[in-house]
Parts: sequence; structure tokens; C-alpha cells
Amino acid sequence: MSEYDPQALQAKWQQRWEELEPFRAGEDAADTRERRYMLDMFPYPSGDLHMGHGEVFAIGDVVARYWFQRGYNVLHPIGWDSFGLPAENAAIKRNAHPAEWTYANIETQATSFRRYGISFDWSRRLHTSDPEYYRWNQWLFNRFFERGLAYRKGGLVNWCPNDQTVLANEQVVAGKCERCGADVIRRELTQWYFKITDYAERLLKDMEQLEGGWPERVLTMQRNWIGRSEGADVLFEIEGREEPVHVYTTRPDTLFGATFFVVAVDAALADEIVTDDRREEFEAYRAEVAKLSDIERLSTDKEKTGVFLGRHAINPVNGERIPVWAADYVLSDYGHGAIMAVPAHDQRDLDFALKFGLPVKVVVHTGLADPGETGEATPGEGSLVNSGPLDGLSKAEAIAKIIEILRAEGKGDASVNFRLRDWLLSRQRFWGTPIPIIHCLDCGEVPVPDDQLPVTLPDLRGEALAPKGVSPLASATDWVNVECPKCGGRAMRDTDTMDTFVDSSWYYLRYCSPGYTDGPFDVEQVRKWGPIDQYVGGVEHAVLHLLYSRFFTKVLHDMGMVDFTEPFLRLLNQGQVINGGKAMSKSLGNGVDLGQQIDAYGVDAVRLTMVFAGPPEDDIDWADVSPAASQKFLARAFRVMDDVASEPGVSFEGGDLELRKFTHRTIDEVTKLVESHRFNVAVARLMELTSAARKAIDSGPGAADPAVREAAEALAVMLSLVAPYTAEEGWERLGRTGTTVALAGWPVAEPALLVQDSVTCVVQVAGKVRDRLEVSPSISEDELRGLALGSDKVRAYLDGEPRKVIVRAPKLVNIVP
RNA sequence: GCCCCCGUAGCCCAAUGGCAGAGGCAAACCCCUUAAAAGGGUUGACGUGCGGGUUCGAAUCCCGCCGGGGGCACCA
Repeated sequence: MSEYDPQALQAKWQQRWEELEPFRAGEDAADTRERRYMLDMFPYPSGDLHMGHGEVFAIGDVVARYWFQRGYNVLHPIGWDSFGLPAENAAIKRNAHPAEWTYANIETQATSFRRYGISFDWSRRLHTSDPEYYRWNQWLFNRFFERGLAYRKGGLVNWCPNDQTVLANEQVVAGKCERCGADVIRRELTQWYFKITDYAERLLKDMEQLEGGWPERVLTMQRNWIGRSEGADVLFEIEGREEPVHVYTTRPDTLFGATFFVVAVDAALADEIVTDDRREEFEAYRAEVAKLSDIERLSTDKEKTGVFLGRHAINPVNGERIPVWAADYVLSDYGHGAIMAVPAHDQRDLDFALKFGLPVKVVVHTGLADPGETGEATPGEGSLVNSGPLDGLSKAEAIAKIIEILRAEGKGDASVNFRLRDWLLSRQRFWGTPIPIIHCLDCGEVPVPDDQLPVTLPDLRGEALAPKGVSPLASATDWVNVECPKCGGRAMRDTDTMDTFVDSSWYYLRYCSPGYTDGPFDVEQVRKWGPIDQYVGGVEHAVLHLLYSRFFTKVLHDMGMVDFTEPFLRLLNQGQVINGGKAMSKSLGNGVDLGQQIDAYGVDAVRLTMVFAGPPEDDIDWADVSPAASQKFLARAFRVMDDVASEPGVSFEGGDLELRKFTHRTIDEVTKLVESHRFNVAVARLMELTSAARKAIDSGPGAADPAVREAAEALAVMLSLVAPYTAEEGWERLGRTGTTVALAGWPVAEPALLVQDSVTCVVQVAGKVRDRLEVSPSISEDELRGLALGSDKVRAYLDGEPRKVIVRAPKLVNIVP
């Protein structure tokens, strides 16, 4: 009998794993094992690992280790998402280079990961801030550029005043910077974009492949974000303007109800058509709107504002003159930046109409009161009125008919619109991938030739990195001033860096051939390993990383470099680790340190606590769980394995039948539970198995019975998914020396041992349990009915013939008196 | 405001149409012990947030509330 000492086990087995390297992915082309690709979202090296990492990686490792046990050839790599702002901010503060802070943190995390016992293939490690990684960002950028998928345009963009850089739409959450929480403002800037909108339809459609594999809420968030809608484009003449103006509407059936016309205040059209006598008022209004933060501007309960532009538009179907207004509730970058306003059937238009005394014309009879009276628009279905040829039609009929009319007259057509905007990828910061473009006065935007990549970062540090609204790269004049690759004339490098979400959009492909020098990845290796079978990470990337990565995968597919169209077949979103009902934070002083928890309870106890706390997608409140209790259980399980008195290899055949059945039933259940990601329940089953073995040793057939060994060995293997150190030591104590339990092979439940001799059948009278019968599992319905009706206990509740008898052999009979 | 998810024992959670409790925490008690710790064991719902409905049978399905969490929020 020996003590369970987690810290000693960690030291011992960590070293053994480093010698054995049990988790290296098989590279042999002749390897016929089925392959599996398991990936955890790679960490940002912000410091040491924290509790959140502890949870994700513990959960991901259950899946990876299960696959190892099943004998698959598993790819389970690790790397670091090591470009990004925190390193830059730290460098400014310490007058250092961002790389120093970054790579020191990476080493700290790597050491912690090794101690944490995650089954990584360390040979494939990568860091996105390595030139050998980011050169391929640049190479990919060039390919996107060639295909017209990377382009530069001017316009209003999201600007974070705190981080001093622009942001993509996806990185603005409720008007605030996704990173730092500052209020985002709008600025007019020329920036690089990826044309993700070209892929909107496919990004939406291909989600059908992910149905069932991804959490429904992530799919919903992406669908909402892409925001597909169907409607019509309608051409309106504007008096005094040559060209007609397009508007997009999802309700072309209400065209006869348009009583005014609104142009986005920041759209070029508004500036163009405002009449001279209205210009002063318009410009004052535009300046006022520009001052508002996104939060204020986009608030739905804000009162409508706007100005009349002095012009009229002509309704194409009835020739009515309707006034043209400018307002900030119409967005310049959606649809055509202008709308037809139908106040009777759109609440926003109605609010505007009532504020400015514009007419309200009902064209859909919904049976509800007049919106002009009530102030409540009636957007619902009904039959059309006051609409000439559409009168009497339903919404669907009217839409079909009006599109037909518009098309015939060349005044419009059916149209599809998306809420998704192009991905703004340039950033005015230092610690990222330089955009490989050279600006030449004569040749324009010239990509740096592939054979001159990577464009490495200039050596800037400390104060030189301080944000000043333009990229720090601009101050490195030696670096900036270059010859044009095309004409040899004087030219300048682009001084922006790429959004770090570019790095993470394809890293999963790089893992397939991390040292590859002829391209971002070896196409053959990606064919072998891709796509990812299981991805694990936080839900906060629902419309960020996960959307971008799907987009990249589709572009690479179109380039013929990958043969799949979706990168992540299954996605698991783990919850957060909180403490006392609140997110852990320094300011609240309620932080729990992963390293300290491990020092106090051991790696296995911490991992077990993470996995056992509840369903993986639920948050874990560390105040509700008990790593000390986890440690107790592990000690208990260890003692069971240590107490086994039979020799390894002994036949289990003659072992205690009751325990054998229990063991095999547990194997069967745990297998199903692990496969369906119900890890907390699987752990509960292992606790039961441990108790059953304990009981067999103490007050049953004894420690020498082969069934006890069978139970203990199954326990060691199954426990290895969650508590690898305890499992290894237990396995060794079981006499399985010189090997690792991680590759021992998943136990197989023998069907013969899953069969029950008898089951308890519940007999109910009017839904209440009145008797229990021990019956054969294969009993027939008729026989069971007879037994139930013959029971004295049952008959006491019956007078006369029952009205109905429901038999669900072999478990239940319900008698309706 | 709209949409989605969730409410089971003091707490974390099982049970997905068939006996409300698998597992854990906490609590109480018992065994072991000179004692304590460690270890082993025993004990818990009068009904699943509330009110209706469907069904032979509902935690589970449907409707309406209440409470919690999340997403979207001028996208025409």
C-alpha cells in the first residue's frame, strides 16, 4: 500500500512521455490507421495559462486521448497565435521589442502545457509571429490580390480611439471595440479589404454541412451575421438628376404606399442632390451625425432625425412625387444607401413620418387600426389596397406581380442582399504581418514578388511603437522607401499590418506540414489530415475567427489547394470558468490561478474537476466545485489499481460474474458518453466502477479475483482521458510496465456480459406503482400482461375488468382500471 | 423591442415519453481509531419555477406566465 502523491507522479510521468513521445502523429505514408484531426483553438501568449485554458484543453484532451485509445492516427498539434496588440503595448511600456515579451510568454505556456499533460504532438509547434509563418500570410494575400479578393477602398470605417487602429465589422460588438471595450468611432480612411461578401451565399449555404456538428446557436449567429434577405431593386427617378437611383426593399408589394424617400446622410448621393437653399441645413445635420458614437447613432430608441433635401423622387409605378430626405437611420453601406419609405407598414418609416408630418398611406389591409392614428406600423400580412394592379392580392402574390411589372418596364428586378460587409484587414499597428504591397506613383499597387517574401518587420522597439494614428512602420523610412518591383522607380511600402485574424484563418492547414517551404502547406499532407474532425474553443469567435476561417477555406478550395469546403466538421464550445458567479478579474480580486490550483491539488484533480463540473458547454463556477474532492476520488481509484493482487494477463473468464457485468456495462456506457461529449456523466460512471471494485476487494471476491483486475485495468484506460498521471501510475502498479496507458487500447464491452438475467418490471395501476416483478428481459407482452394481472398487490387496486392494459415489455405495465 | 437556450434536493448536476436520483459537494449519523485525520458505510424531493393542455403515463411534448443566461437590435 502506497501513498497517492500527485506531484511525484507528474515529475515521473512527464519525463517518461517526453522519452516515449506517444502522441506524435504518424507520418508514415504506409500507415493504414484511420486518421483523426483534433484541434483546440490556439492560445494567445498573454502570460501563463489561466483557468480558461485549463478547461478548454482538459476537454479537448478527452476527445484526443479517446481517439488515441481507439487506435486512430491522431493529429493533435499546438501552436501560438503570437501576433497582436498586447505584446506591442507591453513593449512600449518596457521599452522593449514585442518579440521578447511574446516568446518569453510562449515558453512559459509551453512549460505549463507539458505539466498539464495534454496529448500534443510537440514536433508541429508553430508561432504566427515567426517570419516563416507570416511569409505565407503575405503569399496568400498576393493570391487573394490576384483574384480580386483583396482590394483597397476609401470610406467610413470603424476606428478604435484606444487601440489607435481600424477594426473590422466583426470586431465591433454593440458599438464597442471587441478587444478593449472602447467606444468605436467612424473615420473616413482608405483601407485594405478581403472580399468576403463574394462568398456570402456559400458561407450561408454550406452551413447545411455543419448542421448537427456545430452548436445551433453558433450557426444562428453566423446566419444572422450574414443576414441574407430577398426583395427587389427598384429604380426611382429623382427630379433634376439624369440617372435614376436604386433602392432595395424586402417589401416591393408596398411600393404604392411609399410616401417619401430617404438617403443615408453620409452617402455621396445626399451631398450630390441637396439643393442650394437646403445645403447649409444639410451640412450642419451631417456634421452633427458625424459627432455621434456608433452607440448613440445606432440606438433604436433614439428619436428619428433628418433634413429635407429640397428634391422629389418619382414613384415608378404611379408617378407620384415624393419628397427626398436625408437621415441617419438609413445606412450608406447597405443596399444602395437609399430607401423608399412606407410609413404605414414599417415602424422606422412611421416614426420618421410622424416626427416630420409626412403622409401615411395604407396599402395592406391587415385588419388593424390605421398606423397614422395609432403610431403602430402594420408590417404583417394582408390583402393589398390602394395599389392599382395589386389590389386584392396577398403579400406573396403582390411581390411576384410587382417584380414582373418592374422587370417588364425596366424599372426594377428581384434582388438578394446581405448584411455581411467586406472584411477590413489593415491595421495601423506594428506587431503583425506587413501587407506585401508597394505603392508606386506610376504603377499603383504592386505586390511584392513571391520570391522576395517574407517582407519582415523592421526592427522597432519601445517608444517607436507608440500609437499615433498611423502605422509605426511609416517611421522606419529605410524600410518604407524601396524601388518599385515593376518599373524600378521610387516607391513606398504599404505601412499597415494585417488583422491577426488572417493568421488564424489557415493555421490549421500549416500544422499538416509545419516546416514546408514551397508554399503555406503541403497540399498532399492537407489531403491526408484535413478537415478537422473536432474543433474546441470559445463561443466568442462565433462570427470572428470561425467565419474568417470558413471564408479562407473556400478561397483555398477555389484555388485547388484543399479539397474540402468546410474546415471544422464538429465544433464544441466550452463554457467559461467563473468564480462566485462572476467572471474572474483582477479588479474584482476573485481570480483563481491555474498554477496554484495545480500546486495544491495536482494536475489530474484540476483536470477532473474541469471535466466533471457539468456539461462541457456550461460555465464552471469554481466556487461550486471541489478539486479537493476530485483528488480524493483519484486517490481512491489509485488504491483500487494498486490493490489488485492477480497477475497481468490472467484470464478474466472465471472472475466474479457480477463485477464483470458491471465493468462491461460501464465500458459500454462510458464509450457512448464520451462519443456524445457527456464527459461529466462518463466520470460519474468511472466513480461507480471504482466503488464497485472497492467493494469487491473489501467485502466481495477479494483483490485476487480476475474480475477485480479486469475492472481496474478498464478503469485505468478510461480514466487516462481525464487523469493521465494517475492512470499511468495505476497501470504500472497493475504490472503493465515499460509502456504507457495512453496507448493501451480502449476496452471493448462483451455483448454476452451486457445481457441481464432479469429486469425489474414496474406494474402501475392508473399510473401509480403498485408492484414490481423480476422477469426475463425477453419476456413476451402476453406473458407479462398475465403476470401483472395475476399479482395480488395489483388486484387489490382493481375491481372488475381493467379498461386498458399498456404493456411495454420488459420494463413496464400500466393498468387503467 | 425581437429571437434562442435554461429553471430537477441547500449546491453542482443525471434521468429526453415509462419507478424523479446515476455521480459529486455540503450536512447528519454509524463503523474503524486511545483520539483526530485518513479510510469504509448509512440517510435526502409528497413532486421537477408557476398555471393550463395532450397522453394510459409528462422533468421530458404543446400553450401562457415568472425567473436566469445569451444573441440580434435602425440592414429597409
